[in-house]
Amino acid sequence: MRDLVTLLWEPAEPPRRGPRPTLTLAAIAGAGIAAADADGLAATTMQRVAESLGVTKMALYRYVPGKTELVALMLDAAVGAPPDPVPGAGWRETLDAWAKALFARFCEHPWTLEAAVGARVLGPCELTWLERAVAALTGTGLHGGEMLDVAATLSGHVRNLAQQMSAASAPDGLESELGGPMQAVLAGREDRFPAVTAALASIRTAGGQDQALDFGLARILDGVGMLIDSRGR
Amino acid sequence: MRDLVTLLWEPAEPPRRGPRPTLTLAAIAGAGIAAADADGLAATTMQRVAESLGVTKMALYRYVPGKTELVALMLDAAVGAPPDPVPGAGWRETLDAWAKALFARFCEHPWTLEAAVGARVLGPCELTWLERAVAALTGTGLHGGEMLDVAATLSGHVRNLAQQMSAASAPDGLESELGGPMQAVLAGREDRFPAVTAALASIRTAGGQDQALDFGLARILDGVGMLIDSRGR
DNA sequence: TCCAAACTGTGTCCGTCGGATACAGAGTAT
DNA sequence: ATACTCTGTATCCGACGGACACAGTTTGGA
Repeated sequence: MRDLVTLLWEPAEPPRRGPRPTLTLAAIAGAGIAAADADGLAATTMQRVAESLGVTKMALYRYVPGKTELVALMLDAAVGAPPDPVPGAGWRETLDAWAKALFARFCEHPWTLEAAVGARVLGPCELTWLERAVAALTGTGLHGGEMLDVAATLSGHVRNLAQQMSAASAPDGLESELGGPMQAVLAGREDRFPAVTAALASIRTAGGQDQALDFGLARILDGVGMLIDSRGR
Repeated sequence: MRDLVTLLWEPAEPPRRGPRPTLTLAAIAGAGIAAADADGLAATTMQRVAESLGVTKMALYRYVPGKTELVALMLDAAVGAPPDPVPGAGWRETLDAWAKALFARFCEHPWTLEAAVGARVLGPCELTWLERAVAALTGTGLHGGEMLDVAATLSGHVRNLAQQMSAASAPDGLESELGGPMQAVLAGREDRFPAVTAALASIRTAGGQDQALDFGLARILDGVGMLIDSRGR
């Protein structure tokens, strides 16, 4: 059976003998993505993906070694290629748009947040996203490790915000996470958590949709800008 | 069966009649934590937790409605209470120490990174961590939503870094994530990913242990400092 | 032209996990 | 003493991931 890195990076060549394969890796990944978009990653079983393709469950194992590899394929196909960067833009606008586009991708496929955890083999699409971020920082005076760290910090922030937003029943921002059952918990315990209580009380006025995304993004990019300025001087 | 919020927040009162319970919520959570620390969250099954307590699997369901609630209890017990803040420290040192302490907790129990995803009911310990962060920012001129956003950004950064570090086989930093199989992938594809290739090439010189944590932390706190300064003026 | 090799899809089986349900024993209030 | 309540247990079930052997299909070589 082909390895995961081979599955992700080497195009499948048709077999020289035997019957024509009725499926494609792209078709299988697409069916999995459809199932995960509809009912989440937990409901995306081999059985269900196979059924949606009109095939038995075990037929999938001719193409994919196991479920983890299938999810990896789904992940890279779901994130897709990053949008083309605006040619004349500076590093800050480019990274800002990059982060917001990544956020949009995660919101389109919320299950990718469960799948893209830990150190994994990056697929072509994921690596292209990373390439774009590093390319945006090339020439700013940062060295290699710092550029990769900036990209990791940004993508981490985007992922965390998308996670909080997708899991929230009401599509509010961060504040809704603390709403609902948290209100009942906090009631009567204001003395133990005075700062949180005060922060929540002062939030009632204006609730932002994905305000937390822009906020953290602005802070991180401000900090990166400070570092770049200090290097330039 | 008691609700999750009740399990987390209301102390269990002994039953008025019937035999003495042989187990405790704390003992069950501790057994689960031990199992998860040893072999990960996937290997932490009801059967195994029950066996380590000398009890049948179904006995656990007298204390916990299901596995998700058990994991929630384990999570809050594993993160534990935050360390006491240094009294005279400013907001920046306090948040820096807060983030590093949180990082250490996550590294002690790597499975918490899998468990603490999405909008969930915060337990007493988790809420105390949030309280400390918001308290550190009280009086800086930021309003409630901004303080919560800063805490979310910081905890998200810490979590992402801990995730990358715990999943890496070699305990290197970010660079090791792109090492190993990524090197083989990048070989021969330098034209498609020139920026990443260049960044990786310039990283060979000095590899930092958890350099990425400090780097992102410094950027975020720099950005927060800029905002606070602009409010002060 | 024929046959063996290679490859695909299928049916069947297994171990494990989370969980429901019914039941027997233990301890207390009346 | 008795009825009630609560605990731990035994048994069962459905779903899931995956192993394995088998039948059918296509092609390369003799």
